[in-house]
Amino acid sequence: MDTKRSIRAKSGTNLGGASAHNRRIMIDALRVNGALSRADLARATGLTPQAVSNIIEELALDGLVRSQATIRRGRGQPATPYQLVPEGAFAVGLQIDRHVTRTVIVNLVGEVLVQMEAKLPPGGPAEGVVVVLDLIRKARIALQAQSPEAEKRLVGLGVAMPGPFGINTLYDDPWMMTAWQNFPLIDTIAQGTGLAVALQNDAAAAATAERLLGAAHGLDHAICIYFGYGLGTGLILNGELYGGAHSNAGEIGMILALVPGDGPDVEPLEHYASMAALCKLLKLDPSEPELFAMVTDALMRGGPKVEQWIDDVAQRLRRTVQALESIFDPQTIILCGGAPRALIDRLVAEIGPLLPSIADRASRYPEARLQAGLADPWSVALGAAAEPIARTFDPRFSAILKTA
Amino acid sequence: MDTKRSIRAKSGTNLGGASAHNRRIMIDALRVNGALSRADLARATGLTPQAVSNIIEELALDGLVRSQATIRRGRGQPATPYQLVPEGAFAVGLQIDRHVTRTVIVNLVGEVLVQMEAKLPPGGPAEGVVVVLDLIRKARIALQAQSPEAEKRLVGLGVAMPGPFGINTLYDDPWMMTAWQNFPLIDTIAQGTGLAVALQNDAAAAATAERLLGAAHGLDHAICIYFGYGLGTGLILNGELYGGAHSNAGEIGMILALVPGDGPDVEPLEHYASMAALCKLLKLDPSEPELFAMVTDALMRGGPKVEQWIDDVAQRLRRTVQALESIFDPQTIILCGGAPRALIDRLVAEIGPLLPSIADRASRYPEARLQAGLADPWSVALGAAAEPIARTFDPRFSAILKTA
DNA sequence: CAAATAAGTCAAGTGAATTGATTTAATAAA
DNA sequence: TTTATTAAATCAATTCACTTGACTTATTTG
Repeated sequence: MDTKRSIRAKSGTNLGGASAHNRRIMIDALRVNGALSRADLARATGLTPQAVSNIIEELALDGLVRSQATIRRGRGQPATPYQLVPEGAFAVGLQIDRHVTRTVIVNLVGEVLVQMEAKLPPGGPAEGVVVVLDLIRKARIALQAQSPEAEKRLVGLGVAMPGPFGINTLYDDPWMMTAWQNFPLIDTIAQGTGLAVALQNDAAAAATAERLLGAAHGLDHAICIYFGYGLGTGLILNGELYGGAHSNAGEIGMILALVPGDGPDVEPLEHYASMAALCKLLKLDPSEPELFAMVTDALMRGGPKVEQWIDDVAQRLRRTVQALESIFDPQTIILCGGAPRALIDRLVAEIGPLLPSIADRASRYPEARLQAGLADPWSVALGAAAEPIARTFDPRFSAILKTA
Repeated sequence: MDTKRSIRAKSGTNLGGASAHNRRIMIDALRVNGALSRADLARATGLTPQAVSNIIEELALDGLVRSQATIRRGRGQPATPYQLVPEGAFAVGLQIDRHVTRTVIVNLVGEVLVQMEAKLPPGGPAEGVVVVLDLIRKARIALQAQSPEAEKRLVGLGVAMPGPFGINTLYDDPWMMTAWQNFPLIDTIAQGTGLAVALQNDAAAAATAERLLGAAHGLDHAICIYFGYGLGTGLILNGELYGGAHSNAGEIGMILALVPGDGPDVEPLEHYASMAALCKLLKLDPSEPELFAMVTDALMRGGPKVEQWIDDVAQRLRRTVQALESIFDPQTIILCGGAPRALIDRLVAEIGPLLPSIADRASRYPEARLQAGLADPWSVALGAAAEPIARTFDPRFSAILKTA
């Protein structure tokens, strides 16, 4: 018997936990399948029709689902489909990038209602957080104008910024996000906004966006490679975002992945495969507002320098994809990012044909082994906004348990 | 509304699911912490003392826990600690290896009660399964002799064999386990033994063993690198073994991981780092009964050929460890295997000093970044036996849900 | 010896799912 | 046109495991 009271145990659960889970799976089922009748939901979830009826009635009272016109489907009483109410919930997303901050407000189904950005002052977080809070305030006013009831239905605020967190920088980071990482950002924003705040890294946010309304929608095992200023992955395992022991899982940008010809002085993968690397190559300022257009333009023009870079990156990512497939055995891998659509699509094309791996099975799903996902400067902010929605409404093991 | 009835939804739950979960976390807490009083359990799990009392009473009736002598711990009524009853449950493990099959019977706390092996005939599974069933039968008789009541308390049979499953061989496998993989092994053994049977690959089984009674005991995020005839990993994520979309996750042996100097014709990692590779180098027959002793002997003698191999493998695994840390952000990485203790320990020593990674944090746990785990020809069979115990008694998300 | 503290139990209460019968509304068959 | 069949959905009673709040027991402290 442990007399020091340092007992390691998992949390118990009770009726309330079961009920909360069942509400979440209803919302999840409606999100993934579109409108469903209560009978459909009962069959799909294994609950009794009566239980489903009660839960749906409650969700309707809460303004989260609503009925549609009945549908005749052969014999028997016509079914009444239920759908999610887009205005049932809203969430704020905030991206802290190296030189800019972006905010997005989405509704329950992931539609973007507000998006705003502001330049971050060079003075670091002490000055920057004022800009950030002001931006959030403006975004909420804009939301209020569109939907007066929305403010009451804000379920939280998600923050995304470059990781990893809690680590002393391993190699030089020209933008030194360290100051932001050490600043008590979450508490400051929580106090300044009165909302529940959570933090993710860029790649996790991008994966959250892919799951809510992108290529990973409804998938339980997907790896999202985030190609932005840095390189990382968001890991969707068993239908949940996996964070590891310290929420830093997925940092593939730090892997020392060699390709034939590399010497012992090989640098981390993201020094080759990232927007940062491309900007360096093209001598572009990453803080340039027209960066995406300029990169797209450079891709169109081509030229040996760009083509060689694409070749090199494609070769490195081809091996990375094979490694990720071998490690995770996922349903699909999604290349997404804070990068121009043209670049993501080009890379997906150049990475193929893929190397042999365990994903190379005779009976593949509809999903391709590798596909392009969201590619937009706003995708991280969007993912940040998707996080509170997911946290509040998605089925998760931890949501059943008594302790947070 | 989906008229084709192909609705994707997660399973619901009810009181029974909650109850099952609570029983599991009690057993888990006792396994991880040793004996605990009901008050301890209530505090640790978040359940009320009354709920814990009821659950413990029921577990005691089922013969899974028993009380110890009361302990005075300062003021207040003395506590009655409860412990797991080793004879509360038993499970059979079966390893199908290339040239041999091993069976192990363990009890609830992972103690090995029976272990037996037999040579597999060269005729493949059709002949082999007869040997296998006979071996299991003999093991059960031996168990009966030790513990007459045990037979009634067998909770299942775990099978472990080399993966990956459901894939056409990607490169030549000299032992052609394909025949075994295509044979309806699970059904045949289930029918032949009357037990619930499940299948894992070697590495997953080794990780299951590490979790029940090895270095991963009580950890929620650990990566077990299995160094045996092949090379793979067992992924313990969120306290559960992760299998991926098709139970083939962790196959790092198939990664084309380069080290400086490698050319474009690099082979999969396990062609360098595995017992198979070492046997080839030393011109040893892998089916040699005294293989472990011979390998240990070769290590002791040293010599340039062996030293160079160790250097090369250590270099490759050093990079693999850094990659796995970057990808999973685990609490620890465990090198274990179907390999001699001397080899595993030597490799752990040679792999250090580790490369910088996100695991290289100032405030590290008690756990080292890399440590040696079980190294024994029996560890896979042991893990196979641990699987039914884990499946029956460990807390898992899926154990709460209504559908299997 | 009384007060404080902690473990544990008793008995009633609670809430969400289940059970089984019933209602409603459509199509298919007679 | 009528009747049977099928399916959706509801009603009312039941069940079950956890919770609540009061209480008992056993030990240490002052």
